[in-house]
Amino acid sequence: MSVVLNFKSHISELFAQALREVAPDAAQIDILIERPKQVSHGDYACNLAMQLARPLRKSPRDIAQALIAALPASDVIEKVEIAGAGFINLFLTKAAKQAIVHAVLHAGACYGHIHLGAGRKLQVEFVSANPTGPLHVGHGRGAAVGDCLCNVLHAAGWNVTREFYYNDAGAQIENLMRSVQLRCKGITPDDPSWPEGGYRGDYIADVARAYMARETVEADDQRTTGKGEVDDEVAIRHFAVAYLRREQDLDLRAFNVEFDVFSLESALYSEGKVEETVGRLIASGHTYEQDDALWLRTTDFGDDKDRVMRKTDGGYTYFVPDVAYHLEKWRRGFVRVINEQGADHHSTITRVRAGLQALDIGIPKGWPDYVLHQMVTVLKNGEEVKISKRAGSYVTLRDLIDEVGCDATRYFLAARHPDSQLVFDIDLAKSKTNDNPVYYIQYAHARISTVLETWGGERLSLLQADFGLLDSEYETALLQLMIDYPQVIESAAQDLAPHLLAFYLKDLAAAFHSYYNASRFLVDDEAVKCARLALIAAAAQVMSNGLALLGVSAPEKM
RNA sequence: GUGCCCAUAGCUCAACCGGAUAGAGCACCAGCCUUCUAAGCUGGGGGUUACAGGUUCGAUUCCUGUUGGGCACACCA
Repeated sequence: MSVVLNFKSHISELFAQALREVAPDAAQIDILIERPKQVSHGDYACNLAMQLARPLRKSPRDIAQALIAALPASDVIEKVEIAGAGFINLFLTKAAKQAIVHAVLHAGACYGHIHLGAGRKLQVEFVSANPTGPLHVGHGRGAAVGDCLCNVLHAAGWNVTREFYYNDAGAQIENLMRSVQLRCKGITPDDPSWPEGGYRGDYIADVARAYMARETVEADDQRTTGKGEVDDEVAIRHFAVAYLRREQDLDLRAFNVEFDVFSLESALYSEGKVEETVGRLIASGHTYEQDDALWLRTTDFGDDKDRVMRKTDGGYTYFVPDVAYHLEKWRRGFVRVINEQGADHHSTITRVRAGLQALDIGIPKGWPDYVLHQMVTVLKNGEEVKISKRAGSYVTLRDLIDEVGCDATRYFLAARHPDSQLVFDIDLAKSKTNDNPVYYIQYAHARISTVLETWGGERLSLLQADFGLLDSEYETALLQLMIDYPQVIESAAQDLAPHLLAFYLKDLAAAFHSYYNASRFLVDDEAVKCARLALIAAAAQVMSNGLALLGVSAPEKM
């Protein structure tokens, strides 16, 4: 029999054919195939008949009859039923489901890779923290969500570039340099002369010490040696940026996140990109002069008021280099760009898009995409920890990794919808007990590893097992979940919602744990044993593939 | 005051672009280890999906308003 892997699209095509026959005029209607919540409603369901009821002016059940009669034959479908108000429920043959085991074992680490992106170039910009201090929990959420999103999009067939953009020249960097310089002179934040906005964290003293000691620091994108001269502001600025960038790189590495490209805001100025962008915006006719400033008519593109581009002092406002930066992204050939950032930056979306539209060079309206994550509140000892860079009191990403572990931290931060605010309870996550959902999934994987190790046979031989023996409700549930996996990747990629993967893996682990408790695998009957081992080996493969996308390890033992 | 996001079990969160009886975990109650890992499993109680309207065969989902929480509202970045 033919092997079908994507049942949803297969069934969708069958209905498309039936639709052309039953209602040729309505052929453009969207065919939605869904997984019913109840087992008795079949493996897949279609609501097409109900959608057609109005245009055809017939009862849904009559239309369902006609659709079923026109449905082309398929050897993966066992039976088709009409239910409820006019749902068409489809049941797959056992053989069609059982074939998934072979498919998973055969594809191995590639199972779940789909061709949605068709190799097109896509860029995800995330974290993008300015080098003025250590990464905090909010950056951690960005790192976890962004990196997982990259992994998912890669699995979905996109050619993904991970990019980190930072400002190495603005007012905050000046502030940073000043704070380090004062520390070099032995002045501390409790001194009355300490500037209002100066950075007060202890790490500033570390930077100063290293600079005075003429240490050499090497970040992923730069390398500098401290000069040890208190009055050389350029050297201090350089050193401080490199030092803090290196700290961030170390944190990110410990968090299992790596970037392909680092972009500097200063480069946009030094390479003339900002000037060029301004020139183009003026030429396109969407700007005007008023009150000695240059304005962009962003209201032409949905903004609620126009924005200043060039201030009266001649400097540009922050969104101008942002537009220049995105123009560069466009020129670099990214069909799709996704910016993952904190929700506190949401006001830039309209301005950047408006600027790109104003350039009038054919950039699509909704380009680039944004994923904004809401704030993270940290709870420690039952109390909220206030985050303040200036005061130097906040929970760093490093603190979390050290206390909670990389796996759990990544899971916690990525397993929620980015749109909802997140409470990170350190004490809860720190307690190495069963409260931590990531252990639940890892435990399932470790259990399977142990069983396979105890068996000790050649795993490749499992490909020859008789999958027809996989018949129990537990086995069927596992089969169906493994069939769903590629669809989860597709949804997560399309909705830019990596948390779906985390929830899926919990379901998969739950199905396995139930199975584990209900039946034994290492039984005397050789055929049954091989079939069951093949099934759980496939389940472990899917868990391992999914955990890898989350950036979480899949341990053999726990 | 204006704009964006959110509101689902006591707590932390799901719900496949409008579907069938709204689901998990934690906590609570009752069971399951001489067997491949009990970091597990099985069963139970717990809901007017913030509130009020509207759209239709059908709404947690879409629209309007109200309430409550978060964020952003400079010629700061």
